[in-house]
Amino acid sequence: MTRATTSIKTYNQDCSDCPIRHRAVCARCESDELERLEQIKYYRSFEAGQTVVWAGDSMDFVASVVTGIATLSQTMEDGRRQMVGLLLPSDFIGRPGRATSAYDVTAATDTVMCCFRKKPFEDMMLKTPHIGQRLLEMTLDELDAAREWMLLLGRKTAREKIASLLTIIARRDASLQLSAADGELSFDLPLTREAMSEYLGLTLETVSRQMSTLRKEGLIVTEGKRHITIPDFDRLLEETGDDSDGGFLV
Amino acid sequence: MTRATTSIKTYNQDCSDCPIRHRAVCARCESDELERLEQIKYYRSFEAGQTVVWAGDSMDFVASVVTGIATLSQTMEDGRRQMVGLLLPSDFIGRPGRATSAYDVTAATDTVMCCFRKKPFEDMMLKTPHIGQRLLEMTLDELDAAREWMLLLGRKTAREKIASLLTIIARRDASLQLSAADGELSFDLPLTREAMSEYLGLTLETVSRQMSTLRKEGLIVTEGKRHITIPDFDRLLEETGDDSDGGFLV
DNA sequence: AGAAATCCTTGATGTAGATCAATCCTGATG
DNA sequence: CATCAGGATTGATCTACATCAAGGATTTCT
Repeated sequence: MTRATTSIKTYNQDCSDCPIRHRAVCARCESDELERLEQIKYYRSFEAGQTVVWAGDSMDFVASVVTGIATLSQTMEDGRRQMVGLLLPSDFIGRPGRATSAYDVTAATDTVMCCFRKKPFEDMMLKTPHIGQRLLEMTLDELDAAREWMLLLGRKTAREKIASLLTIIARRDASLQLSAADGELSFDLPLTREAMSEYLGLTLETVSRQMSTLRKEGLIVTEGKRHITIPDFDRLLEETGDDSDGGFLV
Repeated sequence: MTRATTSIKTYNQDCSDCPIRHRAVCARCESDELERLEQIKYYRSFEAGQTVVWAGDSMDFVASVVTGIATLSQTMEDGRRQMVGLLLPSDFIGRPGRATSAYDVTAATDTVMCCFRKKPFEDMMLKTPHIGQRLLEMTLDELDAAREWMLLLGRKTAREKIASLLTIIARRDASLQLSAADGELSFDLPLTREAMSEYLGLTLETVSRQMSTLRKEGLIVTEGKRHITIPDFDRLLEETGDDSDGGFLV
């Protein structure tokens, strides 16, 4: 399938000499509208676990993640929670034209965001079609990711869910650091067991048990609670239930 | 929450004197680029159950549903299927800039689509920012819907899932026909039990059983297998697990 | 009208994952 | 160094939903 490949290309893109330093808003790193953007941006930092906005709260900015990881979640009245977005560096937050947040936004790790006040940002969008196009592209990517996620939530077993999540994180992480593969892959899990369970629609106990099983079977190796190495990525991929072609770093 | 309201506004919009006859592409029904669109469009019809494209097949057009209902689904190698999109009249199909379909597209009922060959359509998009903006708006709506759907798949019980699906269809249907409420609501279910199960991440047996339970409890009334009336919409809403405010037809 | 598809319902039984409940790390704090 | 707190693990048990299996109701074809 092409989707896996797509998300990799997306995160691979290096934007280091763009003044905003990430591709969320600037598609090509060349136009000089960027300077105008530069003028209306500001940074905010959040600690791991901190809430950025609650669902329903007013939100007068849009933002993009610079470093760290943020999540979007929905909560039911009785407290059941489902994560609906996992935002990595360069991902975009907020919907132009909407005044309040539809989701709880939480910093999963220490996080820095690059914010733009909504009004000036929307003005810019009108003037520079570039940005709207970029946003459309990113939104379509997110929609594809959401649909893959729906398959996971609706049809995969607990084991497949865990394997899928690990490969998703490993892939994104690998492409960010460009520290790709020689079969083996290693990274820090940015999510607690609880956050994983909210991503996967499971309980944290089930997550823990399945992680243990994968460890016992040698599909993953753990150092401490958070550092994971995947000795054989393809073998783990087989456990995800996804089409095998997958195309890692193609 | 605002989302429910959003989707209603979306489907309420009457576009009857627009040459394309639906809001998927024309935002305002006023510009004369519409005439150009008019020139590159063509219609296709599908019978209930017919497949429009398979995942992975090349797809040289984008389209929008004129009448009927289409679905997007993903299939795993072993045959497990999850619906990931439910397309009603005026909804858009296909991703500009992608040559193949990422999903199985199926006609759930007899369906007519208004198609545009991809290349000319993309050319038009470049020339008329209008269309890109409209598409961004629609994609953001779809993303919100997908996220609501993720909550359903990940955290709701079978009963809540069924109640949610019924209210979703009732709402969209009501807003299309503008045949709103006096407490009671009535419509034809456009989905088989199997399609419902694919939407909800359940088996068709569980869907059937839960429908029976809701019927016995008087929350729904059925005539034949497909026609449903909801005597008290608010009472059904309470079974969805969603926030109660909801705002039906606000 | 009879046969044959479809689609739907209902029952009996099995099981993956939830729930309830201890216990264990590991790094922080006084 | 002892204590403590926030994760994480592991066990015992329960249950919602899946699975397997057998009819029933409608529509379509011959």
